[in-house]
Amino acid sequence: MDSTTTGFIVDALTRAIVEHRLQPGAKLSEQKLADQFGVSRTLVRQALFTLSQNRLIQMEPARGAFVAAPSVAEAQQVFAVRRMLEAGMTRAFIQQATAADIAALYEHIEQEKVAVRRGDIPGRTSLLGDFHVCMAQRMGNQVLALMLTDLISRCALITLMYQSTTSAEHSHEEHSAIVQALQAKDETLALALMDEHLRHVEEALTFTERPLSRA
Amino acid sequence: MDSTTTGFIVDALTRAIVEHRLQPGAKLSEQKLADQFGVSRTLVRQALFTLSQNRLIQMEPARGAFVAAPSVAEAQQVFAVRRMLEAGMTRAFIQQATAADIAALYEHIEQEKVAVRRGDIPGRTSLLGDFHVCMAQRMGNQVLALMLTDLISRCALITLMYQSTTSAEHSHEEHSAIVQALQAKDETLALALMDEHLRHVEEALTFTERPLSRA
DNA sequence: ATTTTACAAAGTGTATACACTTTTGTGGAT
DNA sequence: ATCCACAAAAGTGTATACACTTTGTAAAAT
Repeated sequence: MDSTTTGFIVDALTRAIVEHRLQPGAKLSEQKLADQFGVSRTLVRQALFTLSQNRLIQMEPARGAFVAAPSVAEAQQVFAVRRMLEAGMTRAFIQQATAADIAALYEHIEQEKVAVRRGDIPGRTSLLGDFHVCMAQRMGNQVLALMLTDLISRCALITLMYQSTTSAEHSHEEHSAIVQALQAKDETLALALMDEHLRHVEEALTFTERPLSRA
Repeated sequence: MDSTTTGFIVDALTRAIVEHRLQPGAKLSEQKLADQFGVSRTLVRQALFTLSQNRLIQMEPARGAFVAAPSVAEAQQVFAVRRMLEAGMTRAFIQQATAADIAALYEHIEQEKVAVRRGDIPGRTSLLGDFHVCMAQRMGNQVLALMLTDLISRCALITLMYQSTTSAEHSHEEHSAIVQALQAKDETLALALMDEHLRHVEEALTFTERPLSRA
């Protein structure tokens, strides 16, 4: 499976969803996608199935696939899980991280800064999320990195759905502060900053449960 | 999708893998499974695809699906993630749990005791894992519960692969101690017990990387 | 005018067919 | 006896066909 063809479709649709080119609730017709990608419904279905497992779309029996519209409750649960995971990750990082790991984070932050300055919206969104994945990968924990990747995709969907007011500069600055605490090996501070950072992102959402046209 | 037919096959195969009726590395032929379940390859492929996303099987292009044989490194990463998640979950539990939640855990532990006494191997294995999922569900965090369910399935596979020597009684007693700490709202103790519990399960594994006949 | 029913269109669910890759087994050469 | 070449068999990858469900529409009945 996943002979790169399916994977390509998954990636394309993931980007389309995360970059808001497909609205939550929008219907994804199998045949249309098949024509669009120039493949059969078989491959499209596999891709849709993958996305449904990633919770980026929801499949209703005999009705089709729709871009996921996470509820407020689900959004809060996702953030809660992120806080749990990333708190643990932060602790592990301080214990295990080498100078090279710290340097890698600094480099990442530099990329963030460039994207933010250039006003590169998709680029900075992606980079701001990747910061967290980068930490996981630097720990050498692939399992954690994959889980975080999924969670962050869901967060991107949530963020655009509930019209986040978080400024990219703000997140970037918080990342910077976190790395400094990591470098200083100040566990208490790093944990507090990471938790605060995630809560800021969550609190910036306007959690008004709205029906959101379902077609 | 997942019109219960695929889900049924997924569940059946998951049980077969977790209960050791399918050895790690064993090949899963699509046509054989299709005949066995009385469906077409289409549904079997969907089920296999799901299992591959759950990391219970591994699909190699043009070669087929094999029961996953997690490496030592992957096993340790899975346990590391569990410790992170469950530490956070324990904290949240102490903060939010009601008397009814505590009671539910006590009831669960009672079921564990029964299964352990009766020597009901599959039952007790399942229950010992469900203890952790039960905590997540009691917190009302479905996202967390689903992630833990997946992780625990993987742990079951890991455990049987590396011939765990953990006694079921031991795990059961540790669960009991954890619940008591939760009831006393002793966060420090509960966290220590939970972490220790997960480390015990992990340390009971004989982490000798073995090739394991791949056919 | 509103509701109901029948029918047509569209779309999903599953099975099957075919192309292509990998594997296996056989025969001959070294 | 071992090794290589090649052909047959098995199995996966993708496309398509068909059945069935849902949905939308329009006519008929209330």
